[in-house]
Amino acid sequence: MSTSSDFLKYVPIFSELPDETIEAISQVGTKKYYKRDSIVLMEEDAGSALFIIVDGKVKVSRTSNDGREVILSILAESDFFGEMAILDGQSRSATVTALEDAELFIVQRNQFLELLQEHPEIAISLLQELTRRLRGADIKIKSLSLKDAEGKVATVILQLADDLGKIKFGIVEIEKLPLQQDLANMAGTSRETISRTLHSFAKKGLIELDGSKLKILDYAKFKEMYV
Amino acid sequence: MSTSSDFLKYVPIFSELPDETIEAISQVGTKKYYKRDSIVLMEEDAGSALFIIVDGKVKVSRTSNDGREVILSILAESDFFGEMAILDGQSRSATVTALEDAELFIVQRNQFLELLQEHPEIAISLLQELTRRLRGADIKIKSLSLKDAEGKVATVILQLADDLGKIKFGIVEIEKLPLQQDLANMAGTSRETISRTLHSFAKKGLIELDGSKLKILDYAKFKEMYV
DNA sequence: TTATAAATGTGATTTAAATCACAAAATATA
DNA sequence: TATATTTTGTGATTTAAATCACATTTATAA
Repeated sequence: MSTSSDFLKYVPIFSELPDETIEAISQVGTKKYYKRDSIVLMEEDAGSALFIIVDGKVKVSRTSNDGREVILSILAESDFFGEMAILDGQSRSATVTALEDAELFIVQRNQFLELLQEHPEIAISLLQELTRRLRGADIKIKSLSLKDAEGKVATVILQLADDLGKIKFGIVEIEKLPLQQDLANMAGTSRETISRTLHSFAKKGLIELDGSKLKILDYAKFKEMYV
Repeated sequence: MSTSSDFLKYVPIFSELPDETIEAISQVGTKKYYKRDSIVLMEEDAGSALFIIVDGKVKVSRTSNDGREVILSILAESDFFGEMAILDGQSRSATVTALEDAELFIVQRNQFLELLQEHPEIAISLLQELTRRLRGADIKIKSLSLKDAEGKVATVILQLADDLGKIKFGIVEIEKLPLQQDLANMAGTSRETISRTLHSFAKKGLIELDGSKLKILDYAKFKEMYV
């Protein structure tokens, strides 16, 4: 039987739970809709809740005083965010913006902490997910510290491929590549460098560009080259 | 009464546990000594265990093909590492090296997982610690992406102050500042830039340098300026 | 202590990538 | 469909910081 709480089964930290618990969780949270470009939560915000993406994409970013932005990650269906403020009680450190119209499922802090108490297995998968994110962050730090512009762009493409890419006949395809300015804000380079580098990759036969579609023609090779 | 397992009380993820449990943990692990510059664990290593620093300092780093290094963090007494490979089963992604002669307490993977099962509160404080590290990583990514060399050096000094600094009369003091080359590998800049920038900070009256001692004369102001 | 090696300070030069500037293309909107 | 707006492509110029080069200082070992 399929119910409206099905989306929770695909959330890694909940997927191991029995159906009744999933159903129970679906009762303690609420759905909310966000229009493209609207801000889901702001740096420095006090409140805290866990947000699960039912549909749509969001970007998690930090902004400098002079308005320049780093995009820390792009999250999609069945990803979650907001757990950091819940877990350590610190105020939010990043801003989350809807990249397209999005539907989010929101569980308030206390409810989530209760869940964590009653189902220690949630804590374990949460630990796994945070570990995954920490590994990703370490890779990013290495890329930003040691690589030239080309390498940084490659790192971002690989990150997007892992997070949003779909594999078709061995070719990894990113359906809706973010705008060049957003790619620049992910890579820590300029918009112009993104443009030039993507075309250079295409000329070398590493990727194929078609509008906002990007195909990595040989994922293993590409990874090997730029890891 | 003071016992030889006292050091475990100061490890954040164990500090809440009853004395008997702490004593029990001290039985399941072993102490091991590492000489300065010796490698505690290597990128790509298979095995996994949790390492707790009883005494000494280590650096956690990643290295590029051409031998250049990023230092992800410097850890000291009562810090721990090695949890990532335990939690997600992936192979190690970083190398850990002793910066000075060090004494480590080692708990094997299975033992640690058992502890986690029996004491869910360990999982909670582990979640808090990973969150703290993730916040730190995000700050680093922002710094590397958006700041100029001066800002990057400031970020590293602030990170060191938080991790190893001691407050004396409102002045934050870093006793043994890492070598300039290590600072460079932490900041993602060159050794020469570290030298020039530190002297520039000193000239501006922001810090005081005395051998390998560094004092941040007005921590709040310094943070404000470079956050 | 003296010799040797490692680490630091600081100018001069080079270089990768940012910025500037604007045309062309693609998307959104009237 | 036409018009406005956003996004992209690409040369030319500037610039911040890396690299080079070497003297000086500090630490380590003989």
